[in-house]
Amino acid sequence: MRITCWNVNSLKARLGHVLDYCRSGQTDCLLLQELKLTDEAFPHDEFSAIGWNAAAHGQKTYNGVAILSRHDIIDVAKGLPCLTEDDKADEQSRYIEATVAGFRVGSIYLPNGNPCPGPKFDYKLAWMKRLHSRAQVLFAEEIPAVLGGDYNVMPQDIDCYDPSAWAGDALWHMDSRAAFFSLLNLGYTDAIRAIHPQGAQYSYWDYQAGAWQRDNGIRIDHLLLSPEASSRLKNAGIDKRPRGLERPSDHTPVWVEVV
DNA sequence: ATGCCCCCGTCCCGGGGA
Repeated sequence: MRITCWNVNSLKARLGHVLDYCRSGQTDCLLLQELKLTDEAFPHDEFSAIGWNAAAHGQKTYNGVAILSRHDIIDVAKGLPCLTEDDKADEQSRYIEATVAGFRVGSIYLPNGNPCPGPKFDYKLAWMKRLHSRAQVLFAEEIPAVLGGDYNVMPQDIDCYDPSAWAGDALWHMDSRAAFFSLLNLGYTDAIRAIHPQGAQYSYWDYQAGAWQRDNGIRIDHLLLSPEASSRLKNAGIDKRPRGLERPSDHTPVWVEVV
């Protein structure tokens, strides 16, 4: 069973690429981010026409996450637990979770957090606490969980072509990285790091300044596996091919193979 | 240097992304 996460930077703009990816047989489950469309506008018909199921948590213009699969998608839950009064007013669609082929999968679009410091950075760190809370429950219940998506965090210097270019950025800030490592310290496995410890496994290249052509990439899209899932981890990788297509997303798919 | 590029909206600029 392959589970893949992909920030598509608008599902409308990337529908052809996503349908091609589903049809290619490269994955059994897709965790999408940055749909940038409402649930009413979600292209359910196009996916059902190729035999795929979908559960979406969208909003107008910004954010939006979805779970797609050839398998049934059951027990869908949207949003993270609220830890404060402010959390209850959060209307950003950044988390959806469901059960697919016995795995509990979460599609994550973690806030960018720039500029930092500032309210957007505070929101990022608060959101990471809420994710930690949910990850802790899945861990405690010994559920095989795969939490994948755009974490907007570069965990280590090997996850960036040039860390000095990102000094002071929310994606490289020590507080963001510490919050990411607190997820790992719960007992989760960063699948790409586990399979490719040597680094240089990028998932995002900026549209600007020829970043793709120069391979000025960063690794910010991650698949975190609970112990019950990581014990079944067989392989993981990053599929760079879609980043080289016409009108690509600036992110490319990241996948795990679990048995 | 916060621009280079890309997407969205009721739209030819500005907000947001990373």
